[in-house]
Amino acid sequence: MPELPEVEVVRRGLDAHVVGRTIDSVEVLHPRAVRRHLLGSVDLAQRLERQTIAAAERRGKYLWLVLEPSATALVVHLGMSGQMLVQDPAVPDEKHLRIRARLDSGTDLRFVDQRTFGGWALADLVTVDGTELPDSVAHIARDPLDPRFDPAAVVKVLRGKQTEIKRALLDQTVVSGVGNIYADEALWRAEIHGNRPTDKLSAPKLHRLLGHVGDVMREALDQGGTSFDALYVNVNGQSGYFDRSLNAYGQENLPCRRCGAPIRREKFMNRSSYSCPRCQPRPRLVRG
DNA sequence: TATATCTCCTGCGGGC
DNA sequence: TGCCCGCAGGAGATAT
Repeated sequence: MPELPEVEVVRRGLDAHVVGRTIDSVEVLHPRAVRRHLLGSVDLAQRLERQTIAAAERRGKYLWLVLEPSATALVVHLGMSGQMLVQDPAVPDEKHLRIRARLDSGTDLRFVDQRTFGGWALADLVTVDGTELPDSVAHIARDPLDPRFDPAAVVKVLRGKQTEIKRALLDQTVVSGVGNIYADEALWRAEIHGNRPTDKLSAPKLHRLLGHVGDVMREALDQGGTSFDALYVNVNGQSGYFDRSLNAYGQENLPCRRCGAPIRREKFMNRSSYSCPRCQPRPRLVRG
């Protein structure tokens, strides 16, 4: 499941393999993969042709290719299962190939997505808070790996919210790049239960939590991201290894590496949360 | 306005 | 063997 580290691995791959290349042609094989491009697949394909990829950028889980000469951006979201693959055209189509772009290098840039939660869309570039980014990404907060990430500002936002801390961590307008896996890992490191109300957590505690969020992402990035199955791969089709280092996520009934208590799994926001019952006690009063 | 819940989607595994 | 159901979860839409 691609979260920030996985998306950054993909961005680096694109930076190395497709920046500087020109798009010769585009074939959209599944309309849902371009549903965020409101003018449709024909428009997307036509506007991508003869555009040169000038840069590969990222904020949170969104990545985009800056296009010249149109000065627009091809925004890519991997969703749950999206892959950006640089392939030899002779390689048979993947089962879930959704979009194919033929580059002037003679290679394919393929978007493969089993669950079709991801997709491509074109967007205009705007400047927000001194950073140029696609207008469709303008509402996304800076992520912990952004050099201009401001933990104090995020702590202030968190303390002003009336919600639970895990819910807030997953809110991409507060802090971006965090998904279910790294939220659970950071909360485990900070010894905080995800149902704790944000406004009841002290500023130092929130600062430590944000530090753990950044740490866990950097460590995952060093190891090429997290992968539980074949759904996440980098542009060369290789998986990450960070899943071997997870302390909470997916560790149900395994002993906590800190205290030995069996890790519990709970339903939260229609998905699963993993935590240590001893290190991360539930709050006495849970909203709702 | 802020927060919570629903929905989209596909493949896999478990139960019957 | 085959069918049904639950699960995985990011983010926009919708409800409260």
